Amino acid sequence: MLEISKKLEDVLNRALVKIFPKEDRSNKTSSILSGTKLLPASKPEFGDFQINCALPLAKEIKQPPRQIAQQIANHLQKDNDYLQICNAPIVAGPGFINISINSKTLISEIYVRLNDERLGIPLKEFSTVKKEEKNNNRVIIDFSSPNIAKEMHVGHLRSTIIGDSLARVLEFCGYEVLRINHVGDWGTQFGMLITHLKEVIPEALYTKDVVEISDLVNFYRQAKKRFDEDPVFQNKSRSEVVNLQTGHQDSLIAWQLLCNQSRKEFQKIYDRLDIKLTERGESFYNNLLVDVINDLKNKDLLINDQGAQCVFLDGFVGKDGKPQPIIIQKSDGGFNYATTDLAAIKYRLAPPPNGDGAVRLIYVTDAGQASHFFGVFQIAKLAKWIPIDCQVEHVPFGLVQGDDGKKLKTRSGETIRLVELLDEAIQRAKTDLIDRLKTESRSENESFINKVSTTVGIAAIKYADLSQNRISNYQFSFNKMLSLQGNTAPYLLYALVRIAGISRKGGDLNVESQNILFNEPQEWNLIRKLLQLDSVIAEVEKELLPNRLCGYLFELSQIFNRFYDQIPVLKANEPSRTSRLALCSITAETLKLGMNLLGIPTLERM
RNA sequence: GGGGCUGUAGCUCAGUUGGAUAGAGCGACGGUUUCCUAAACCGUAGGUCGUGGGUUCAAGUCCCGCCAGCCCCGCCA
Repeated sequence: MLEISKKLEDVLNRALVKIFPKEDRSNKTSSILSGTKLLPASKPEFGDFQINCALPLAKEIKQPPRQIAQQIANHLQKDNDYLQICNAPIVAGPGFINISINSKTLISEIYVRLNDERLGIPLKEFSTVKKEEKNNNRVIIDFSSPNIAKEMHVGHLRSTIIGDSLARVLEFCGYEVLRINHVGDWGTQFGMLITHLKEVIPEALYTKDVVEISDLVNFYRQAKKRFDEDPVFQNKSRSEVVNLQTGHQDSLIAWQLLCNQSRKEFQKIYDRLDIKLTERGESFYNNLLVDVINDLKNKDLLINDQGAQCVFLDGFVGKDGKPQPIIIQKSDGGFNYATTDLAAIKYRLAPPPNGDGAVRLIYVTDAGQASHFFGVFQIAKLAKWIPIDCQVEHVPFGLVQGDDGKKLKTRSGETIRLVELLDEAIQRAKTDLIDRLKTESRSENESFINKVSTTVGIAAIKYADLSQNRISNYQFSFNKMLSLQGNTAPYLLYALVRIAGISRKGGDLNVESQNILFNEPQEWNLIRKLLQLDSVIAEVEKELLPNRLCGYLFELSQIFNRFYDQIPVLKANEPSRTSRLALCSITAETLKLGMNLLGIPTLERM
């Protein structure tokens, strides 16, 4: 309904100019009127849109608000564009104007969506002014980012799922999205890993693919244990770090081996989750770090503090009340994560071929890193690496908590592996399904059961995460996410299954009739909800909050279920039968598109 | 000490630039099936929006104070 609301806004502005000529407006009046917009109705019974400006105007121009509202309403009614789209405006309450779209317009909107893959949602338009020098629709989303030689755990869950969904939404809108996996593939921990590898599996360095480090986590633990306990090992590890950084052949081979092994493990998870990422780890920025230091130095931003190269920012104060530095280069000459992040910002925004030339950078990491990113963004701004028309934003999310409200851990207090989480969700979905088949005396083959439980399990995990406002902490519960009632993946999937059922029983969802007609309130409710899709997607694109899309899909499913329950489709007479099939068809397409944007697969039967 | 996030029904959470009687779901209680998958639908009960001020015609929403919980704060990422 974005198009319609745009048209109506023009109509509204024309009316306001006529009633309140610009030259007669006081400052306050003009500020009220310039902020005046057509708002979506706060409740369905108020229609589709509302206009509220009569209330703030009342005091300023000393007229009763209802009188002002009536005046605006009268002007709207005289406007031909308005009359084509809407029913007569209604002045309500203390001075609200309620507007509802007429059925002719609603039906023509339904026709538009019937045979449109994008369901009437236009691609975003990008200015092409500087096309040669910049990819002005290129966005980088930095998400997932596990560490090499460690296993993915719950901590990576939210970043991965939320980042993927945001990427899908922006891609659908027309952005060119670079999905960057900023893996931890560099740094001091590789010293001990390489040293350990050389000692335990030395042949790995000289023969290709001879070794599978099947349990990297254990391998990491062993290395860490030796590092903590054995001073000789410690020294070897430290010099190994230097070897690696100076590019010694066998150190690099060992490093590659570890990275490849990890990559394989990560990929298994990404495949199961159907998530695509381009790996570009910390090591990528290694040879750009010196430039970061030099550039900051040239811009007089660096201060030597106790041997470390630091940037001091306003508002950063330490425990003792003294200004607190952000360390860019350690006193031993080494770099840290602020340095890498700065190099990444610089590279991602710089024009090709020496950069990505992106216009929007999005970092999907936990909220704990908020102040780190705030500081790093500040520095990048001071260094003038962020062009005016570019946006750099941190998209934070809260902790994953268990039922007890504490950070999610296993019973023995260990971090939960992501694989186990997925397996358990699928297993539970399977148990539920088998129980259900029994009570319904249905029989299904093994492959059906596996497919459904896998889809439902993964969908449940993703949806549970996405459906919550990402900023607050999120309470993880298998029971809730797999529940067949409420705002859950299974509930949404079921709505789609019902539509597929109608199709199987002879309902042709490929509606081409030009004779569509609606009479029932349940039909109109469904239509109105269907037409909100475009504004919901626009909102997610702007606010980067996938839970808004989830909320919408849930409401749509509820309204559809009500419709399904109360309004016969297949048994209805024409033209109602075809008209209702059209609604089923668009509902199905809307749910599929929405779920797809969340990264969740759907089912025909379950 | 400084900074950030959170606080809404018994529980888990929505709540879009400030708008009409604060919304869902779960749980509780009651009802609906010769009919497209009842994994659904309908109804009832349930609230001092942490707290105290302020701004406004209008505050869950904006501003200030306070309380509680979680997180971050020099050479880890």
